[in-house]
Amino acid sequence: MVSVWVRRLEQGTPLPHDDRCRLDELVAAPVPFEADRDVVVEGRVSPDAVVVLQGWACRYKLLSDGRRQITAFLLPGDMCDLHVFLEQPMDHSIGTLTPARVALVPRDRLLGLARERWPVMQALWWSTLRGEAILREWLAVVGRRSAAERIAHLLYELLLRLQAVGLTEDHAYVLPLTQAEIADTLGLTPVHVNRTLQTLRQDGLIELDSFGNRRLTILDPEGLAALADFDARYLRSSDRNGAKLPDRRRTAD
Amino acid sequence: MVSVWVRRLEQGTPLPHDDRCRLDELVAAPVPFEADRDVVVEGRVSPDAVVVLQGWACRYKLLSDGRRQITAFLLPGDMCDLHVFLEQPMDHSIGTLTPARVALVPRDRLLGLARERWPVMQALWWSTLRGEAILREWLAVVGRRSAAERIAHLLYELLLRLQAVGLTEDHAYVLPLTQAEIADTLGLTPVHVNRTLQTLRQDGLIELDSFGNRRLTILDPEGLAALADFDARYLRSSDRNGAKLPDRRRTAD
DNA sequence: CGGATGGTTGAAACCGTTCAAAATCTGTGG
DNA sequence: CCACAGATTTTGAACGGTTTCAACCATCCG
Repeated sequence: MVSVWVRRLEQGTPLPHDDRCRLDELVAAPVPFEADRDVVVEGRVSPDAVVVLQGWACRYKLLSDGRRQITAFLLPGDMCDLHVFLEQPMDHSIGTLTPARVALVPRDRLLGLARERWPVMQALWWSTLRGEAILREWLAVVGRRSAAERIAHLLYELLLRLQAVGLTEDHAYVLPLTQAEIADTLGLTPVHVNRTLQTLRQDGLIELDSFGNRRLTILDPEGLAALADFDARYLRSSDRNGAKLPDRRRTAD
Repeated sequence: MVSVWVRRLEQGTPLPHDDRCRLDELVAAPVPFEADRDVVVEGRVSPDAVVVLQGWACRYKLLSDGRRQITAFLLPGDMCDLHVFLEQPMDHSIGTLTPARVALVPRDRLLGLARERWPVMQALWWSTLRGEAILREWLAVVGRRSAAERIAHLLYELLLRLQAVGLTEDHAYVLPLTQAEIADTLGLTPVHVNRTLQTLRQDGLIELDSFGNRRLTILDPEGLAALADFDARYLRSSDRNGAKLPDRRRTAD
């Protein structure tokens, strides 16, 4: 019984059986959170690393006047960056977006294991650097793309990332975000997100019932990726299948 | 004679004398680059970690239609993220902005040292996580701030970072960036950067001769930081001297 | 000089915002 | 089963920050 977390870590480097087990122990007792709760708050020194096992969470920053920027989504299997290593006040908060199960791994245990076991250390580097690559891509998304391109890019990235943890069916997945949250992710207003989603629908790229089951279906993956100018390189999900682009279907693990 | 790089690394954790020396050896033979040259190109697997010892460099990403986003400035003492650990194609390029002296540290030597010497590993984590914090802040800058706020934020961040490596005089420093480069950093157009810089000048916040010596003087640091809604926490330059800032929101350390 | 690069200026167009209100769904309790 | 509160989505119209396009200026340098 290997946790999503370990499975995700292994997309970087395969881990010895032994290390897998030890990592699994660290997340054996996840804590349930309701939706819209803070897991870690900006300005505090967090004693634990955060691993999301179920549900969605995010990192976000607030400006003093209330404007908000979401800087990352934490999907099942994702961990907060190893920020805890620093024992310094967090520069951002982490909060749930849906009900979630979250493991809080004490810094010392994680650090100790990493220090002792090189493959674990490698896995943590992989995870961190991958997170950084996503951040860079988001910066290029927000800084240099139009509203439609931004949304297309986000939806496509989420498709690939959710595929990697088995949370998609074909080209459909559950998108629990509100339009306001999408806006805070992409540097737009909720109103404009709404209008832009409508044009994506009209253009036959996606299907999305906002109310109800919140199911998003990507009708035209190539079209969406093209609109987004999507280059999957930054997600580098794995060494093995050397993922390049719209690699539908072919997620052999 | 300790290199800027090591001095920068020690802003996170102090290093044993021995490790300092070994790190210094790694950057003993920097390579000179002209301005506007690529050091590492997107898509390639880089065999070396990049350390900038003199001059400015940046990381940037290109969209297929030529739009560009600069995702980081590499100032003297800064190193490229440990991206090289992955032995995967780079998701971005690194290029010089000015003539520069750059050390290329073979992956294996850096990795080996880090693996052997825990303080070195800690320093690399610190460096990487700090880079990530800056990236998050930039995302919040580009995603949620107006043009004037963005520019103010950038200029103030550069002030603090250059201060940390002794490249300022009072509140003045040399800003070698063109307005087009600032635009590519902040998700704006060169034209608008120009107009916005003018209002900052008119408002008595800065002094900047664009032609000539390229010297930027920040006339009203508090005003500039306030406009930018600047919170220096993310730079966490050091444990020791703690945040030195017009720290409006006084946080208990 | 003359050409190149980068900075400045102006006018028009546009994308995205703002403000405000209505519509749609969810959940709760009577 | 209906009523009602609350949250989210949708719609409309006016506004404005930023872009676009185009020209012109300033400085550097061979």
